[in-house]
Amino acid sequence: MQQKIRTRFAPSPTGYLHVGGARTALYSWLFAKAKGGDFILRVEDTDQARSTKESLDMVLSDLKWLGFDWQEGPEVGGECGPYFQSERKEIYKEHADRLLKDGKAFYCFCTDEDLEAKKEKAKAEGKSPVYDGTCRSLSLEEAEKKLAAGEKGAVRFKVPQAEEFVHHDVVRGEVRWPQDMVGDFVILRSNGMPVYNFCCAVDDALMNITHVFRAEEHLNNTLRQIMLYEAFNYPLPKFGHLSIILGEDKKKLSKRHGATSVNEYKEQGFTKEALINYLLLLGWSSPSESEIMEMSQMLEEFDMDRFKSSAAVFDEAKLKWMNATHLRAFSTEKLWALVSEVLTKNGINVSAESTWQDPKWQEKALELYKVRMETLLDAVTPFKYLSEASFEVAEAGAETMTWEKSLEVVSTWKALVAEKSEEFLSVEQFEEIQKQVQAKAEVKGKNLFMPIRVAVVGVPQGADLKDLVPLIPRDKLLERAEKVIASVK
RNA sequence: GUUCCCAUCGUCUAGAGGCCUAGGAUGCCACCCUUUCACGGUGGAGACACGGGUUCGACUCCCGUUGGGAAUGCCA
Repeated sequence: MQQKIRTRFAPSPTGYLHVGGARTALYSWLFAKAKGGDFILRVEDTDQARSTKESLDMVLSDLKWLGFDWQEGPEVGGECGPYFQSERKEIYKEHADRLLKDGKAFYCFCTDEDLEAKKEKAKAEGKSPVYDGTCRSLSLEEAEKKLAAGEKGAVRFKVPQAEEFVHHDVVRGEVRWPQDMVGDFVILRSNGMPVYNFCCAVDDALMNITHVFRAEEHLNNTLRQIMLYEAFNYPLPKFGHLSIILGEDKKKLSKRHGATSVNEYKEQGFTKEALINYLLLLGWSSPSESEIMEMSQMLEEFDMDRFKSSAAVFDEAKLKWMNATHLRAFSTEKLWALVSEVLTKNGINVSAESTWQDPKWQEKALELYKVRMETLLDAVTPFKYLSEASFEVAEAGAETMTWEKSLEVVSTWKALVAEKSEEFLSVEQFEEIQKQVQAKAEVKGKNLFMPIRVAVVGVPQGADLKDLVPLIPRDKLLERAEKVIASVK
């Protein structure tokens, strides 16, 4: 009987969930789901200064939006709780005491200044700047005496002697470290708070995690954590260290690269299907070389092999393409749900008596979303691209068109619209007007079409004008045309 | 400084010694389609970082160089 697979994602609630974290969560969640295991969520909030409730809520809601449900963790509980590290202090204390008692850890009373000076010296001599073992031989009794006298001491782990440490990584294969790479490291701060490496190892062991997927920057930490597992005699999980995600400039993705959080992409109208699909393939490849993948296929194909060990650049252009491709494959119901959400968020009423609730308009909205979501909003929200618009009129027919001619088209269009009396133009009326403009101004094709388009939507892109014009009140059309004329002058 | 990780088109990647004149996708360019497109079609430019080995044969294995990244915290 094979052991049940348990993976985890352990965010620290110090900000939004960024795409790198989302990818780690995706791999962990997907692996558990694909293998019939459990996905556990643990909150690493030992840094009280930086952890906030707001951040936690953001991270949780992003995870939910992506569809990564956890079987144990915040909100759902579980047998291995608590799932907040801030609530597990007793457990860490008890573990530290055990090491202390077994002589596998010791109290250290060195000051920051001493440590700093020694580090500088070692660096200057070209040695690895590791802890030199000053307090290593201090007995537990002596240490306790100092403590009783009011001295503050941190607890350090006594790094065992070995020639070298070997680790088999799921992503990287065999990794070897020389034994002097790490010195006796702190597991409990002098204020009693445990540090990351200690909590992480203890928690993963106690929560029976079988597979740990995390970012590459933790690779060196793994050595420390493995030593802790061995000191406690806990079975070792498999570790997989995922490559870093980089920005366009090949530097680690950060805020200065623009959008990096899941929430920002969500707000911009990206679907979770596209985001997941894109992230999946940023560091992992499908055995069938598939590109656009549905969740069912991901579940079927995902495994621990096929991870890419080199860093990957996050390419928004490809994400956009994926988004468009997924959108086109959406069912009508799914698209409408998406559109109503966007409309509601932009203050447009989608209640029962609303125009948009009319099946006919629903259909229109879907078409429009398919084409370009921004334009859908343009049709009902303030006209925003005006200054650029006048520029585009000239650009549209740059080679054969003059400003004057474009202006003539718009003026003619406006005059003809003004002749109508209905509140909204019909598709037929629109087509008739268009023909008349063509005849009067003696232009056709793009030279005819672009100026009218700009007069209607303000930008040279968007949904079919036949769909848009009937949505816009006639006086609004006149007003817009007038604005374009004014801006060109 | 020291240690570790990484290296195929601009980008994401396929590639487990001969299947490679290196495949796909995206992006870019051209033409076609279309009275706009985050639509469709056809075609094009575009990569094994460098130098040594090993081998009959290397994108694939080994070593080195260069370049990038990470760690070296009483941050996570």
